[in-house]
Amino acid sequence: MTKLPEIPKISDSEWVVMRVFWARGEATSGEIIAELEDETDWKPKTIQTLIRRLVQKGALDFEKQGREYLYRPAVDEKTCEQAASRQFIDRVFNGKLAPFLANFVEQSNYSDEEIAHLKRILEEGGTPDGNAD
Amino acid sequence: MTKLPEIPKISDSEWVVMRVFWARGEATSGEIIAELEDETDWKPKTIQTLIRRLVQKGALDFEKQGREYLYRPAVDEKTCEQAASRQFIDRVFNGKLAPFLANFVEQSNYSDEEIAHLKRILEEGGTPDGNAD
DNA sequence: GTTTTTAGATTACATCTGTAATCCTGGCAA
DNA sequence: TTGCCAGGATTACAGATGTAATCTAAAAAC
Repeated sequence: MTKLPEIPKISDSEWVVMRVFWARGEATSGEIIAELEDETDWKPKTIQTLIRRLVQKGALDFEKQGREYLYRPAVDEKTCEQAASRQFIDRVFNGKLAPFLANFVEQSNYSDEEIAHLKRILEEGGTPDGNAD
Repeated sequence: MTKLPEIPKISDSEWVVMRVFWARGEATSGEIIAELEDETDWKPKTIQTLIRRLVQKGALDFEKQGREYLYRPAVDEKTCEQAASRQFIDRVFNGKLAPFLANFVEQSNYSDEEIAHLKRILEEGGTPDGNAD
């Protein structure tokens, strides 16, 4: 396969930014700033720095739109999530999902319905369907 | 509650070290070095630095044993794992376990038996029992 | 047109991380 | 007893990260 788009290492703060881009598909920095000033207490310049770094590391792409840029994700969301998940489970749980899951549900207090949904996910091997937490 | 042992933020490399300490209960730096030189390609001095940093951030404790120290975890393993898990799921999956799980099993190719084990974990709300991956 | 905004580029700056090497000192080997 | 070795302390040093401020040029507002 001719496919090595290189999954960039996205930092904590950068994840917050990327999730907005993935949700929107594309956006100007102004739009991202508007959205993130609600959910975070970052200054606009901080958000612009994060965007610029994401461009540098190849996670975002952009195209000139007049005097500003229209940015869009340059890497696939699911691919990044899977890479991050794998790394996390490796790091903290020695690669094993079971201890993670036991730990997490123990601290989470899910309803029967949510548990049922999670079980369905396991049965279906990852096919998304209903929604629960 | 009079309980704020402060969960220290443990870095990637430091997790590797902490897992050895948690598995052993206590150890000298020499023992840790011996064990980690097998699994990693870190130099002894690197491992000592990681141990020292873990002491500084309150993740390890120590007691003089003659001319060297006997170190032991100062924070609870499960507590750290849960904190790290929560932070990870928040960061990457917006706090939702379901998408993480769907994603992870999709990329993992578990056997029916392993899936059954994971389902049992969900049913039992996190009680550990058999072993699978 | 001139001024004001503001997006992007450049610069800042402390802390954390990864990855050690060097220095110092007390035991242990000879 | 004396040199050597190994733990711990100190120092190193570049790159990543969090969190911005300043500079510059062009567009928007008047």
